[in-house]
Parts: sequence; C-alpha cells; structure tokens
Amino acid sequence: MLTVDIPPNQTIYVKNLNEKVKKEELKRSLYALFSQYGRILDVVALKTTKLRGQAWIVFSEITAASNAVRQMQNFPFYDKPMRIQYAKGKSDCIAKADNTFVPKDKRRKQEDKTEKKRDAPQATNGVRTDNNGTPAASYRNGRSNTQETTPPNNILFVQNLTHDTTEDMLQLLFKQFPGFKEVRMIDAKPGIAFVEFDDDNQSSTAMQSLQGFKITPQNSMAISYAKK
DNA sequence: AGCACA
Repeated sequence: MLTVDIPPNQTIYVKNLNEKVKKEELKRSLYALFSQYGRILDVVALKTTKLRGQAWIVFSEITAASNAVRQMQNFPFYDKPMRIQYAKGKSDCIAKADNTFVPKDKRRKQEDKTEKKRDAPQATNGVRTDNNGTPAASYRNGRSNTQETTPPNNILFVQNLTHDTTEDMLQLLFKQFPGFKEVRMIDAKPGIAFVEFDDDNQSSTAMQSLQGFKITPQNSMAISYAKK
C-alpha cells in the first residue's frame, strides 16, 4: 500500500521531524514555513512516545495543502527531510467549524454538562487571506516607507520578529530563495535580523515574497533593505 | 515507524 492514495485533505501530516526540537519552537517554525502556501488554521504537535516527530498542519484550503505536500516534500527541516502526506482524518478545528465536532467521550466521559457553543471558531488568524502560494506582498504597516527610501541592497533588514525568533528559524524561511547567504541576529537587539544574499535582485525577490510574512499569527515580518 | 486535536 503506497502512501500516496490517501485522498486530499486540507490537513497535512508531516513525519520524520527532528524530535530534539522543542514543541513550541517546532510549531512556530512549521507555521512560519508553511504559511507561504496559504492560511494556516492550526498546527498540532505532540511529544508523546507515539506522536513525537510528527505534526499536523491544518490549512483553510485544500489547494494550499496540495501545494505544500508537493513542494515541501523532503524539504530539509532541522537537518531531516520532511515526509509529507495528507492527513487521514479531519482535524478537530475543522469539525468545530463544521459543527460536526464530537468530543471524544468515547473513552472518557467528562461531558453531559452543558453544550458548548463555540461561535466563530476560526477568525483568529487575522489579516491576510491568500491561499496557494505567495505569502505577503500587500501587507501595510506604519513604517512601510523605509522600503521606498532605502536603496536596494543585497542585505535585508527584518523587523517585527518575536523575541524568541532564532537564526535557524529565519534561515529555514530565507534559504528557499536563490542566492541566500546567511542570517545574522544581534543578541543585544532582539526582534530584528539581517539577511544577506549574493546580490540585490535575489534579496529583492526574497523580500517581495516574504514581506509581511506572519512569523506567528500576530507578528508580521517587516522587511526593508539594510542601509549601506 | 508512528494519524491527533493536553
């Protein structure tokens, strides 16, 4: 039985993940990495013996999931190639939006009390809607003019990162673009980073693709050219 | 290898 005959699902199942990565960082990095394919509704990862090294990423659109399965197949992530399939079942967060969600009192009975009505379950991801492909580009923020006033540079200046963003996480994002050289962060200045490419054209391409990229649901990267 | 929703 091949793994490829699982029918398309808006949730993808990823395995062969590096088990040394802490759960929160893993989820953040997966979120960051896969957001380029569309809006992510949820990332599920557990570290139990049965479930470590695996994760589920729930997209709002099946097309986004399909692109992710194809394009990120074997992508080296924390030094291990990701193995990606469609998930076999429906994610709880989808079922909740469907109203088809049934709590698992199959094995544990803790309900019977009140029925919980979760209104508007999924609006939390905010701001941008852009399924298949290209993350950002149209994001506006208060200092977007940095970009127009600073001339092109092969080095990008990235702002608005969460303070726990690591060089490794950014590298995962930026090294997908040709000409990538390195990410540099400054310990004394959390929340910003410099990303170097071979030339201006390559840095510009990466900037356009990742502009406004949501590193978390509430933090969008703001990218400009570094000053010379 | 391992398909869950801590």
